[in-house]
Amino acid sequence: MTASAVKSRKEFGKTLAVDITHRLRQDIVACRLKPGEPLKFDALKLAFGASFTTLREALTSLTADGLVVAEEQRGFRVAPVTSDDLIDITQTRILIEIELLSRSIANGGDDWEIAVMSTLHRLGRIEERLPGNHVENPEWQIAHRQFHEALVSCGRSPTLFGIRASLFERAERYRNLSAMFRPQPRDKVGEHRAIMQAAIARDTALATSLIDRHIRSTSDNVVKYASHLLTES
Amino acid sequence: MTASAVKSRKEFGKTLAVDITHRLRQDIVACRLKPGEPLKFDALKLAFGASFTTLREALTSLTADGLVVAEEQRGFRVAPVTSDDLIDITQTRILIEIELLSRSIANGGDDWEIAVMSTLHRLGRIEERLPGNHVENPEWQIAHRQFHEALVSCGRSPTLFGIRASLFERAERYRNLSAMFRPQPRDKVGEHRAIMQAAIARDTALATSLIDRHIRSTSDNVVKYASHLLTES
DNA sequence: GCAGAAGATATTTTCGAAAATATGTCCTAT
DNA sequence: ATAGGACATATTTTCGAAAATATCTTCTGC
Repeated sequence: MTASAVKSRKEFGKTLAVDITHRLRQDIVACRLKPGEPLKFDALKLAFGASFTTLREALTSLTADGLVVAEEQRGFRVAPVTSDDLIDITQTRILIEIELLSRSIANGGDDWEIAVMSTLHRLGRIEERLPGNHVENPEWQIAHRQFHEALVSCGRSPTLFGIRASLFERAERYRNLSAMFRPQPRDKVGEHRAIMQAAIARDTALATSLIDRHIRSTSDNVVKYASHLLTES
Repeated sequence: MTASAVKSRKEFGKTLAVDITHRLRQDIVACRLKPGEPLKFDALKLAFGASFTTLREALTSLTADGLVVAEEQRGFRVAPVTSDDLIDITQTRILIEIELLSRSIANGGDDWEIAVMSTLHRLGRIEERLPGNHVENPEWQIAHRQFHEALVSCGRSPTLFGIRASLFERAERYRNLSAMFRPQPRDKVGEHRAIMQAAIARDTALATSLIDRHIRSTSDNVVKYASHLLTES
């Protein structure tokens, strides 16, 4: 159990339970808490400095997100990683992302175009500034996420946004899992620019097919370099 | 607060918290707990006979399901019903249902065809036996749900199944809301048979377009007879 | 030697009290 | 009269102890 130690309280939310939910979530996504690892209350109490009840509430939230699994009367574990799960997440992400991108292209106005272009521009600047492996850099990760969020931002569906965010986190955990074994990240600069151009040009068919390939190739990369970490065939 | 009184414990799950989650969920879906109603711990304690902590865990689960909303430091409320929300749920359901049905048609074998036909047959028998308004009858509701589940049962995506189940419940709450004001249910017998036939015939385009209309018309019916109950335009 | 019971230990689950926070009421100053 | 502050009340949130359950260990009978 090498979780994030007791930081300043109430960093994310007003209540302690919400705060701990976020910190636990980050620890799981970053694989500081390993897939399949049992989450025992004694250890969590020590690591997070909260009581049974508060931790239980946090774990219940994360169970709904698919990052934690609960076996009744037998406690909680970090959700295991399997190739079936990765495939399922990837296919579902593609479905949702294509839908939201299509709607965004249909709905988006000037502000949307500006948001897409400027988030991509920022991403490019960061890539110029940073050497080789940006993927591990938090600044790059944030800018990358913001670009993809800008693309779908006019999807007009709170439900789909919620699903998308949850799937994104689950996928990110797999990405972090393979990061340690990945030699060099493939160059995504061209991919991102192509997606942006297709979106701005309102070429829905092209934009969605590029997004499809973009997500799929990320997933393939995980399988390629982390397959030995995935249980089940 | 006219919630389901203290029934036999542990009806649904091994732990009390899971049990109460299910009972609260049913009360909310059935609109025995009204949309927007504050969920105060004192009242819930009385109605469900559980402690703060246990109730809090249940409410946290339901918040993730979109049936309860939480305002930090200000407690929980039953999620409000709005026409925007209904539209969002409906469109998302159609997206997910079409995807799962397409996959089922592609993957389903003999067992799937048999399951689809037999669940529809059972539904027909129940409709023959019952007079006029079957929609309120629990037996019909179960058979109806099982038919639609059979249709998508070979979708091979735990993630999509989870999303589907959650959306189904949220939609069912809206349906129950309009049930009290609906004169007579439109005849769905023909619709169901047509969907079954298209599915068995592996006509994906037809089957998905029928499902699309099926879900959409149910939603339209809610708007028609319960619009005065929905806040927000 | 081994299956199964009985007891001991570890862990989760539930509870009700205490702390923290929000809400409502009353009073005062302008 | 009314805005703002101070107190009182209502409600949520958090805690650690107690109860319930599971897991491990040991012992007995065959």
